[in-house]
Amino acid sequence: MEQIENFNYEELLEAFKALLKQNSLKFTSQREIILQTLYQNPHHFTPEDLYLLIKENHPDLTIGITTVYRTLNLLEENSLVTSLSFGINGKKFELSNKPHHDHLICQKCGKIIEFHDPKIEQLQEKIAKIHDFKLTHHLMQLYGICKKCQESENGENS
Amino acid sequence: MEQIENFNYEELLEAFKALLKQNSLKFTSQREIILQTLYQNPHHFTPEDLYLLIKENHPDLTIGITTVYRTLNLLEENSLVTSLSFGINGKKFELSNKPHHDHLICQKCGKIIEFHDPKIEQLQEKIAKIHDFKLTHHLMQLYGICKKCQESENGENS
DNA sequence: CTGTGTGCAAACATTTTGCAAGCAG
DNA sequence: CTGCTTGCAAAATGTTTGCACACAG
Repeated sequence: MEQIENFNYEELLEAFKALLKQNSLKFTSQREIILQTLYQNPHHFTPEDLYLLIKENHPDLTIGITTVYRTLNLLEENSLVTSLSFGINGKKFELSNKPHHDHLICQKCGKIIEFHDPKIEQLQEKIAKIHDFKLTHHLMQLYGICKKCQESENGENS
Repeated sequence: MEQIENFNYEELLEAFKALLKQNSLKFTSQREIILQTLYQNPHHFTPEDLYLLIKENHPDLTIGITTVYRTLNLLEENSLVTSLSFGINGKKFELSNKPHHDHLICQKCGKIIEFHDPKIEQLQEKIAKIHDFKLTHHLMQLYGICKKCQESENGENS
């Protein structure tokens, strides 16, 4: 499994353009801004988050949420973004050009923390070996309540 | 895939009844059938899957999908079922009465091996602690190719 | 120029809510 | 009896599609 290394925006953009060319698709300003925005904000976005952020940062650009959906799907099909479904608040997207990591998710506020633990990965390999599996990838999501939400749980009484 | 069942239905049903009583809620046949169906079919259900299955197996019972949603939410809030989001479109639910385990999944033949590794769980707790999270549960799925499929990959040329 | 891309509105899909009647406790 | 529960219909969300015009290549 070849994990695309941390690239800079130029490289990412080139990859995107190459992808478009390969499929006889066109490079448009909407598509560029979507990619750029994903790059500049390394968070997890719902399509709507992304749409609103773009509208805010680029008041000049006309863009519809339809285009955001279509572009995210295009990017996902081509593995430039990854989508995760965290029970809370729908499906979220992030650029896949980051090094591998897993997620810690707050079930109350939806906050997401990324982490990476080489020891866990080692143990996963070991388990795979025991069962004679050749691992390709994995999915690990830890669900819980973040500090803030724990505090507000104690503090509030409705 | 062996199904681990160390709760029997009676216990589960009692837990459910206790829960209802505690909240001054009522024990209805719809709620019972939903729980029973989840118990008898240890798969992952979308609300609609479950609704259709119940309609099929209990043609006499009137039930609406609304009730399925409401009951699943009730069960989830009280940790009797867990919801997982696998890929596209759909939150899926399963009973949480199985002992905790994770999955090793063969991407070729679909074989699923359940495993449990206390060391990994420890490390997960540690990560949660670092980020001040109180863990509720987690999802870990390792994807790979099982021994048989690795062998047949070598042997066969389609 | 050609054919893809876009925004808009409408269509879909999924989940939640308001309501009047039904039933558990 | 009381008031929670139910199914239905309608509403609220979230996502996709049809279409005519815009524009990249």
